[in-house]
Amino acid sequence: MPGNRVGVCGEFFKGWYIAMPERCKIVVVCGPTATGKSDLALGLARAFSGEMVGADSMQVYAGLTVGTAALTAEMAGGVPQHLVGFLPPEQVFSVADYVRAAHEAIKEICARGRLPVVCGGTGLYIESLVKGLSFTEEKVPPETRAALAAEWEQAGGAAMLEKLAALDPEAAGTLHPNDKTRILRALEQVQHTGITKGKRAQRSLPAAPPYDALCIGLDFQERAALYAHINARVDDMMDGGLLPEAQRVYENRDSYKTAAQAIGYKEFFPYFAGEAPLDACVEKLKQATRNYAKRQLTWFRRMPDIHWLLREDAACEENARQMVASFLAGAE
RNA sequence: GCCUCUGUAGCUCAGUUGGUAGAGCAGUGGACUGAAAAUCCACGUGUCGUUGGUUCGAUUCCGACCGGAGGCA
Repeated sequence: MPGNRVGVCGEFFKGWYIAMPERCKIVVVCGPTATGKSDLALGLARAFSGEMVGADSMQVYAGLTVGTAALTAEMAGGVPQHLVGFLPPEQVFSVADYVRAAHEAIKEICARGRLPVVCGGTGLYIESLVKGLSFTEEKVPPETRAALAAEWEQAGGAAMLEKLAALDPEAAGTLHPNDKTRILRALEQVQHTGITKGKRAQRSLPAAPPYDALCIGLDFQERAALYAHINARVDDMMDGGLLPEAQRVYENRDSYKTAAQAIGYKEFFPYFAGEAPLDACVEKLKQATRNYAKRQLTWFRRMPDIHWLLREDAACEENARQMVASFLAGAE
């Protein structure tokens, strides 16, 4: 099997030949929801003796398989799966946590001589992983954030943006006064570390990407087809036991901080609160999922080097397999 | 049968004391570096139900007709 070997190649540096490990090859399957990423990735993992690595901010949580459309161990049928369903829903998780854990998993898979197949729909996670962004251990204390949030309520966005402009004019110039999340984040960062957003971005980006990655994107030719699949999948989820899962999330919404904002649960909150009929919530869920798929598309379209495959194409899976085969065979 | 209300953007509805109209949602495009399935930005011409009349000018006023909702017999 043409998996990864930790072979030895090297380069000449000031006349010295330095041995270094061969870059690890990974396959990435991305794209909007409901395009069949998981199935494709699973097929590739089977064909090339690979292991799955999730790249999904909500599938990391345990016990939320229906709503997040995560592969269960049975569905994976013996193919190892990493970073899926491993976290208690009470825990918060972040890109930084993800990237750290994913690098670890990939390293181990490569060491076993197997192929990591990264699969998921969270653009931020995938891009950060593939680019090899580094995040410091240090965290901003929650009090700082709380204080700034309180200040926002008093002063408003425009004032806070001005405040940011005094400390980090470059970042302030790129932000809109309504963009609360980013203004507050930029503020807490300069306040706490004294490092501006731009400087941070510069430092987090490595000289070269850490992996030799083949990115495969999945989409439908027609937007209408994507939306039709989304609608149908929501109906399938309802048949598959989404409601009880959503009720559990509803009852724990205060402790499931991140998980409670997942699409597929929060849309049912009005139903559980007795404020809306069930079918209205189902419609809302379909709507929210369509909106989300569109956002995912704008993220992935922007990423360079994605090889797009169309779901309508009967040879879609076959093409993917050939791409991976020649990727693994090719001298890097 | 009579009375009242109603017909405006894909949907829900504002509005024009007569000078051809605008919100929310949807849709489309974009952004995104520690909550990202989150968050944020940009984009608004549609025979103003049909048809006559009044008027320099009607989506707006008047009439008739067609559709919808309610009330009284």
